[in-house]
Amino acid sequence: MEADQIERFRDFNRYYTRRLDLLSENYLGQDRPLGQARLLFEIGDGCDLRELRARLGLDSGYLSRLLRALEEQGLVEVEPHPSDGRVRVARLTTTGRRERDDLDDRSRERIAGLLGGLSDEQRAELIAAQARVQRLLRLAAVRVTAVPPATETARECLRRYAAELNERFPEGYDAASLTPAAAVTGEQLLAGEEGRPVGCGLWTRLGPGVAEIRHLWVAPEARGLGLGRLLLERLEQGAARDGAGTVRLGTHTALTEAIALYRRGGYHEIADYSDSPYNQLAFEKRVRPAGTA
Amino acid sequence: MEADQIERFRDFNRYYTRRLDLLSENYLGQDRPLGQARLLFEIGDGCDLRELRARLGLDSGYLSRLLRALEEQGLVEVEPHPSDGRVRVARLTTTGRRERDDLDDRSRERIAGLLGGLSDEQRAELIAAQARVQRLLRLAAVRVTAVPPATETARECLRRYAAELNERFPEGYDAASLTPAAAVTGEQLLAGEEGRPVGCGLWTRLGPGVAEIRHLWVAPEARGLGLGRLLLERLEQGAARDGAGTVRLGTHTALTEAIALYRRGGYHEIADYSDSPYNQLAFEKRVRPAGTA
DNA sequence: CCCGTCCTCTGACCCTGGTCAGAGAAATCC
DNA sequence: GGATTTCTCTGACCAGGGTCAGAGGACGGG
Repeated sequence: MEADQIERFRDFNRYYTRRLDLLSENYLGQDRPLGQARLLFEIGDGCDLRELRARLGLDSGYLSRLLRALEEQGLVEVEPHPSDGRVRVARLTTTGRRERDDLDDRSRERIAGLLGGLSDEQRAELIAAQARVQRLLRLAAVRVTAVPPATETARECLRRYAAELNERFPEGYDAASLTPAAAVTGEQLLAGEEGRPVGCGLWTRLGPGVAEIRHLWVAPEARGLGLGRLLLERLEQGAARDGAGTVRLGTHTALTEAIALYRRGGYHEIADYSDSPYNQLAFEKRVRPAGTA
Repeated sequence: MEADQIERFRDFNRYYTRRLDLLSENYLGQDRPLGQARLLFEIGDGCDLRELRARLGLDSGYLSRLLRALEEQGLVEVEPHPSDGRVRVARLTTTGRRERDDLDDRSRERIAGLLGGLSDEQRAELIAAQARVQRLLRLAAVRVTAVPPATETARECLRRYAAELNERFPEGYDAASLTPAAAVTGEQLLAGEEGRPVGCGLWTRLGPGVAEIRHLWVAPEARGLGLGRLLLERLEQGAARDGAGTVRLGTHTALTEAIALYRRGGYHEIADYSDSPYNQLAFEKRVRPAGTA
């Protein structure tokens, strides 16, 4: 990586945080400490403390004190949970809701003021550029790891994958068609973003020098990041390291984005090679043998 | 402005600050409090306290205590100013410099790790998108205001403008050719970014229904933001409000970016209309009369 | 030379964010 | 029914960031 890129990245961070500081100081710090304000937003329409603690990463003692402060201001009520008396539930009062909406409005106004000097065109350009930054940073945060095929999170990804296919295929999808963990003779990859699983894929040996990629899936919340391409490349590399010179895969005509991904990735259509009823299309790609740069 | 844009802007801010928090916690908070670390960076190669205070926006008592803490750790030395005994100067010791460089390296490494998952291409795309965001935000932060032509900052901009022309014109530029404050029969605009002047421009009445734009200048540190276009538009609007249907301007062949700006802005070349020796090219544009949307 | 100003330092405070240990109520396990 | 676990609350603490008022040395103008 070029040192210049790192420097420019830091420069952007410095500038951006400085500008945002000005923003948040003024909209949140108006009168209320930051912790209380965050809590006000996070409570929403009632939420048990357990969950609040987890979402905001707060110590139980600290949360308790924050809540009491908000209670004294008449913004929040804390009641016992209807079915579990240990748990307590925080709920905004009417004034609490108004206060939160006020904060919200002020924040919006600040931003409108900030972007007000730009033309519509420039604003759209700004938002688009931010989206690109965010997408790339999210992609950079994704960790792709090989896991034992029986791993629970891996199986869960496959279940979500099967459920989605079942919705998208006119004929439905039978989860029994999923490759059983024991049948994965190659590698199962799992993609995680900040600890949450957001995609998977696997390859198995199909014959001498030939591997098959199956069950390539990206969670809806992680689409558009380029994760499909990343997983596909990693799978190909894994198969090639294992000695495969050719990678095959089958797919369904309903999966248009997947088909586009394969074509972009250098796959070409071949005659059907499998007996899966869901493989309406088959693709193949030559991958460079292991050891070649 | 669309509410959707504001929401997306906020969403980006939330995501970005969350990611950066993780970054800075780990690279600065390793052992040293944030205030000390910032100070370590800001001192650089010696700096009087007055300036440090101004740059970091610190209370004098607070700064003093931070410095003492760094002194106790052997990272900083504070000496009286050679020529003014009231002022004191902070300077990093050898270990202080090493410490700062260490922090710096760790920060770089963190970023390299963060961006390591991306391809060269993607990294370049990220940096480019960040640059676009930064440019647009800087542009949004610029305030263009009409000022009395004799305003000191306005005259200073013109002096910098003249100095630059003097460098760029093969024949030099005589600052006496600047339009005197008294001769500005129209409006003088000043562009400021976070309080610092970064550009200027003015228009005067040239005849019935005709105005002339002069001395359009953008400071080097603010180029590439689109500020030239912004100033030009504001000047045209001002002239149009005053009743001008035609705007003229003259320029020098050495000012290639300016010429490109004029052409993009809808100006077309006309025969020379002025007797300024520096106006080697003349342009004209019809502007919509005042009151028309 | 004196007085007001500039600059720094010190001590006294304050609040926010955050941690820790233990008490006590409710639920669950055995 | 008793022991254990789960969850919340309370009190005691702590550090960092930040403000304020005043002391005192150094300068500069008259």
